[in-house]
Amino acid sequence: MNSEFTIAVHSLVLLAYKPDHMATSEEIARNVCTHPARVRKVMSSLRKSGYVEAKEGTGGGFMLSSRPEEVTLADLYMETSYGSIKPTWCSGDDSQECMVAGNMAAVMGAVFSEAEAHLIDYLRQITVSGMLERVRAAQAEKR
Amino acid sequence: MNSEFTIAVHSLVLLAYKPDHMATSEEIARNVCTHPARVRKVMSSLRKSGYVEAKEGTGGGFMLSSRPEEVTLADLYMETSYGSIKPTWCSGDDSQECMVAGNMAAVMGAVFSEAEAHLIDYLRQITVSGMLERVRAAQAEKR
DNA sequence: GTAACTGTAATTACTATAATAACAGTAAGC
DNA sequence: GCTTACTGTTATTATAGTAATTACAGTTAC
Repeated sequence: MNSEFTIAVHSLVLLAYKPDHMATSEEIARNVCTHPARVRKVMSSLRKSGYVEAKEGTGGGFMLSSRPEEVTLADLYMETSYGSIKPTWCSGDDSQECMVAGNMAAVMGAVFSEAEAHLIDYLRQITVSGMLERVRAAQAEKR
Repeated sequence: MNSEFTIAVHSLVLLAYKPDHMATSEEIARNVCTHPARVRKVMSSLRKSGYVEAKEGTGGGFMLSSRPEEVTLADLYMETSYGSIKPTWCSGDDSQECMVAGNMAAVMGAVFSEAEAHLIDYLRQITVSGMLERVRAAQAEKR
């Protein structure tokens, strides 16, 4: 799985955590431990689907434009990584006469597709604010 | 996800399909469309957990040593790809003072871990012989 | 008009994956 | 016992996917 999903989740949780719900790509990148350009790429995609707003120019940055209790990890997965649990490498060869070789790619494709549907169902149960609560709980555990 | 899982599934389905439940690594590799050495590596691992037997020397090869109705895709996933849905890249940094940065890696780790548990539950419902039936059904669809 | 931002594309570096080659070990059949 | 046909395993190389970096055009605040 592509790590843009992780970056999207982390970024939104950070925005939800900050009192003004706002941060620049540089600030987010430092928190996430990646490059600002990568954060802008991911956030730019989330902006197009309305989860955040971007403000250009001095004093600009990204801000939440959705309620953290309503955005689920399934939403973010769909946006950043849909289709990524299926490996690119594919078994079999449709041109072979053997029934197994000729149909395995399609059958495995269906298996991965249904597996992803289950994954999305699970991710739908977790919201951005839920993630923030988990972070708080993890922090409390540390003591 | 690593494609060794796909190779394992395809190989066992092929063995279940063949009347004598036996094939050499070269024969399997041709069917799966990969290199015989790769097949041997995957099968060698399945041998250690008892799903297949290997016979060295002339006339040798791999043969099923388990009942196709009893081996599930979860078994094969565990053997070949356990842990692979979590990306290697990891967000955050435990040494940062920010609560979000300091705990995100652990929280995301737990999310991926539970997601994998759900995936395994789903794969447990699908057996090798079930896969063979799906292949037959896909073949019938082609007409 | 300058400084501080985002948007986006292009390039480079790195890492994971898959293919290939090589050879030791083993069993069958002559 | 020698040859042939296999597996077992490791090392090397090629390819592809992922992430970092650079660069610069566009936008807004002051």
